[in-house]
Amino acid sequence: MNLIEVLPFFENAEETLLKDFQKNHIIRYFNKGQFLTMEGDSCMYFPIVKSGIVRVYKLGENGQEFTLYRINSGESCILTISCILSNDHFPALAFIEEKCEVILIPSDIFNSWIDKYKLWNDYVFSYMSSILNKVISVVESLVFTRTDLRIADFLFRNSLKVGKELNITHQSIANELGTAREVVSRILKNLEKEKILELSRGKITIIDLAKLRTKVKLLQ
Amino acid sequence: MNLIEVLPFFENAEETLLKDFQKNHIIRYFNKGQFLTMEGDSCMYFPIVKSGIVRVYKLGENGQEFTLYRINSGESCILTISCILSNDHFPALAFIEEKCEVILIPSDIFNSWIDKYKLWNDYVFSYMSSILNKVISVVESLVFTRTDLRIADFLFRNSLKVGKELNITHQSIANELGTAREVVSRILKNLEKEKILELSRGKITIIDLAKLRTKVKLLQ
DNA sequence: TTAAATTTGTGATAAAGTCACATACATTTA
DNA sequence: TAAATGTATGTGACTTTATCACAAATTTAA
Repeated sequence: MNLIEVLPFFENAEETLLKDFQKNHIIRYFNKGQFLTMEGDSCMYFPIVKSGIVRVYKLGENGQEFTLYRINSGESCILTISCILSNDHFPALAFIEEKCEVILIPSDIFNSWIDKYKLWNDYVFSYMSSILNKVISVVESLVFTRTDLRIADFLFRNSLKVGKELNITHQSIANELGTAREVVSRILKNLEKEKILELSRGKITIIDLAKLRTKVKLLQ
Repeated sequence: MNLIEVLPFFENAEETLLKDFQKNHIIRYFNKGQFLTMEGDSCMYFPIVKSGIVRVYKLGENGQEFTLYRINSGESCILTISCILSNDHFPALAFIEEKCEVILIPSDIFNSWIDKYKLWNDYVFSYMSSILNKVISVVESLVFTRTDLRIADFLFRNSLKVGKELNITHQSIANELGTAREVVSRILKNLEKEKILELSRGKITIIDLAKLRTKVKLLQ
């Protein structure tokens, strides 16, 4: 397996780390709809996503959700680290959004590498701080930004990734942003009246990206 | 200075770390109202609060605030670490709430200790993950919990610390929780009508702690 | 081709946020 | 001591967001 493609920092890895890695990792496959980790799990393995996408989110009592962050290929689940280090339980849900190939490293091995390999230590630290920053910016947007602008921002970002046709339901946008489906529906209807979008079942088509961007601009 | 009192983990520190520490740290004093770090600062020093309290918060465009976490004695500022490691700017404000004695360690020295001393590495990791958990629970409460219950929870926690008389303004509660002063004023008025509190200028007196607790219980 | 499930629409109402002032209290200044 | 200033709180009016209840539309499965 081409490790360096997935984890570029391994390029500079010393021989012993590479050998250690080859000896100790396991590969597991997960299908869309499965959970990598459930709330309350104790973390036996440290996961690195080789391919696919995992969504890490919180679930409220009444079924509301919101996304903390996503794990893309080459990235790992920082909450798992925090679990392993503090011997605590996983405080969220890690849901497979696109089928994944996941590298698993037993938590005691993971721990020993932190001590043994500077490169590994750096990798873990840098992910940890980048996730902390992501979560802080999630809070920021929650507190300071009106929902219609957050939705505009969400649509804009997604259109950069997948184009002007977004196959997504109102409910999943609500789950993403930690709001209610009805709120999303109403705001989208307004954007449709403004001729920025067209709505159909399970699909949002952006017809005036420039106008959408002006709303997003308000955020920066 | 009695290091171990402030930083208990230093008890098991090897001699070289202790010497390194004695040689490289600086002590600075800050008065209430000063800022330890401002948004956008680059972090030249890693701070450990020896005494006093620092509030780390985000400031929105229209002057709204909310608290990310506090640094108490023996604790350090995790966002600074994330700054140092990623060579980035500080993404919040660190405000001295109670006059502080702060241990400062130059960021390059801090970095070298992470490599050299396992104990130091562990300390930094464990704080980092505990702050991540705190911030996540802040988000959780923001998204899932009604404001009146969050205020009840805030009052209850504070009464455990300082007793039934809280010397605090409505504005500072709003800043704490990321809401508006008027909202806090109205909710407090309701709690007063329910005979849970008595309000006066700059002071909230809790007169029915049991009843307050029943509101808080709804959170757990 | 019904039946069932999913997705969206919408009115009513409650909670929270925003704006604009009024009022109350405390501290400083004349 | 009285007036002026600054800080803290109260409140109405209005907007935005959240919640509840249910209808309608569309897709999938039986």
